[in-house]
Amino acid sequence: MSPDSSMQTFGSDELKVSGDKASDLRAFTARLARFHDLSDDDQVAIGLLPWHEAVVPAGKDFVWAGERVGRCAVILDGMAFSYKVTREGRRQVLGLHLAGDVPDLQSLCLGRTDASVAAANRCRVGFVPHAALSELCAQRPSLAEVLWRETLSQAALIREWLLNVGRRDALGRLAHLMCEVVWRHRAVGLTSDHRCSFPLNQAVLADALGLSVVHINRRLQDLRGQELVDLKRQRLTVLSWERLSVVADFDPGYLHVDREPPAFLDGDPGANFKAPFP
Amino acid sequence: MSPDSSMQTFGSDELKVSGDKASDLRAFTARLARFHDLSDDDQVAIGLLPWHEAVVPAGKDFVWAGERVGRCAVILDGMAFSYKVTREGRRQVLGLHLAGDVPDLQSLCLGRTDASVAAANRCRVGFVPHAALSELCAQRPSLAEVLWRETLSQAALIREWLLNVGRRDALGRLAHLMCEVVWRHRAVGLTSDHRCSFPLNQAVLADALGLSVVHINRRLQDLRGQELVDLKRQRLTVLSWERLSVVADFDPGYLHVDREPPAFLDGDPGANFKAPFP
DNA sequence: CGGACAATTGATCTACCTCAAAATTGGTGG
DNA sequence: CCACCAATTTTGAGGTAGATCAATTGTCCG
Repeated sequence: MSPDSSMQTFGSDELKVSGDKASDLRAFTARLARFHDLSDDDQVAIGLLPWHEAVVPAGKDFVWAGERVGRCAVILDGMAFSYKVTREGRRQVLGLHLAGDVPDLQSLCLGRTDASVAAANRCRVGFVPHAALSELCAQRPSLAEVLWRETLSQAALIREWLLNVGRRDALGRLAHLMCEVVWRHRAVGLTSDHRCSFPLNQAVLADALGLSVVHINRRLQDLRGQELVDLKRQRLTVLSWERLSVVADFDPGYLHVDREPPAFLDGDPGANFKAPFP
Repeated sequence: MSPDSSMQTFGSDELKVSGDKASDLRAFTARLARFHDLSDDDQVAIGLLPWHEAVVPAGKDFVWAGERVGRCAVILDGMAFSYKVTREGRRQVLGLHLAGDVPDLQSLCLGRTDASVAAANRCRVGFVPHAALSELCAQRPSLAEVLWRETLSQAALIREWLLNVGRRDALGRLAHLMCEVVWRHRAVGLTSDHRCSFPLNQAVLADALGLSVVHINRRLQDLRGQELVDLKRQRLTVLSWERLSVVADFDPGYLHVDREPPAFLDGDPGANFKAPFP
C-alpha cells in the first residue's frame, strides 16, 4: 500500500547493470519458448533488449499500483505475488509469479498496473524499458502475439483463483493453491517431482485465499495431519498428489501448459490430465 | 455446464445472416473507439468482417468452456455473464458483459475459452470467425493492439472482482457490483444517469459474489432499506451514489474508462452522481 | 543473547449457510 | 382478461465455517 522509503532502492545490491553473462533474461525467453511459439530470431532479439537488474528482499514491493514507471519487471529468480488493497486496508493477493514471469506486463499496453507486486522471497528482477519492448513488438508481430498470449494465460489463472475463492471451502482453496504452485514449478522446469519452493508465509496465504491467518494455520495442520503435504522451511512436498488433487478439485487445464493442444480434445475430455506423477 | 440440446440453436430466430443494415457490429466498433485509439480505417475494416447473428434467450449459454468453435461472440444487445463451475457443481460468475463486449476474445488467441458464457437477459449476439478476425489483426497491427488492450481491460475487471469476493463483506460486494454495472453502462453510453438495466436474478448475483441466494436476498433488502438503491423489474436505480460508493468502497479506476473522460468525469469527481432528485 | 517476526493455541463470536416452506412475480394459454 | 404454472423472491429457524482477539511459543539472524 505505502510506496515507502524502499521506493526504488532495495538495498546495497540493487541496480546492477546488465552485462553479466551469467544472469540475463533467459528465464524469460525460456518461459516464452516453452509456452508459446517463439522463433529463434525472437529469442535472440529479446536477448538484446536493454535492461537492468535489481535484487528485491523478501516482502518488498517492486511494482507499485498506479505508478507510471515506463518499464516491465521480469522475475529472474525467486517468487513474487501481485495484490490489491481495499480502502480499509484489506489485502487480496491476485496471483503468484515465478521465474520468467512478467507480473506487470499489462503496463506495457496500459501504461501502469492496477496491482502492486511484492517479492515473496528474495527475488532477482530485471527491468526492461517499455519503449524497447514495444518497439520490438512493432518490429516483430509474432512476439507481440506471444506477449498477448502471455497476458491471456495470466488472466486464465486469475479466473481460476476467483472460482477458488468464491466457491471452494478453506481446505480446498489451500490444497488448490498448492497444486497450482507445484504444477507451475514443474511446467517451467523448476522441479521434476512433487516438491518445490513455497516461500509464502501464512499471512500471504490468507490474503491469497480470502481467509484469516488463524484459519490458514488450522487448515494447514489438517493438510499435514492427513499426510497430504509436508511444508516447512519454505519448501513444499506433496505426499499424495492423488488425494491432494481431489481435495483441491484441481484440474490443471487452466494453466495452459498444454500447448500443441488438440490431442486431448478428441475423445474423452478430462482423460488427459490424469495424475502427472507416476 | 451442460452443452445440452441448445447447442447451436437458440430458437426460431437464430442464425439470421447479416446484411441487415439496421443491426451490425457497430456496438463493437463503438466500444473499441470509445476505449482505445481506433482509426477510421480500422472501424471500416471491422464493419466488413463476416459474421452472423443469433438471439439468445435469457439463461442460455452461447459460449461453452473448452469448445473449439473457431469464432468470437460479440454482444450486440443485452447482458451476459461468463462463469466457471467446480466439479461439485458450484458456479462462480467471473464477469459481466454489455453490448460491444467480446466475452470470449481470449479464444482468438488460445483457440478456446476456459469459461462459459450465458445470457442474463435476451441477447443479440454476433459471431465472427476467428480466421477473419486474426487475418485482420495481421494486416492491421493497430487493431491487434486494440484487442490486446481490450483483453487487458477484462483482466483488470476480474482482478477487482477477486478483491471484491476475497476481501469485502456481503453488503460491500453487492454494492460494489452495482456500482460497476451502473458505471459501465454510463461508460458505453447505455445510460446517462443513475439507472440502468440490471437483468441479474438473485441466483446469478449469489454466484457472482460467492454468497448464497438467501444471503443475497437479505443484503439486498438492506440496500433498499437504507434507501441506497431501488431494484425492481430488472431495473436498477441508484438513489444515493455518494453513500452507495462508500459502502461499496468503489473506485472506478480499474474500469479504464479514463481516456476520453466521459464528460461527467470532469470537475469534482463524484459530482456527477449526486442526488438526481432535488 | 536478544529482538523481531512467524507460527500456534485457546476461547468466543458472528456472518453467512442450509434446509424448508410460503409468498410473489411474470409469462402463457384459454 | 383471467387463471395457472413455473420461476423467483422472501421469510423463518437453526447450524457452522471461519473471524476476531489475545496470548504463547518457536524460529531466524545479526
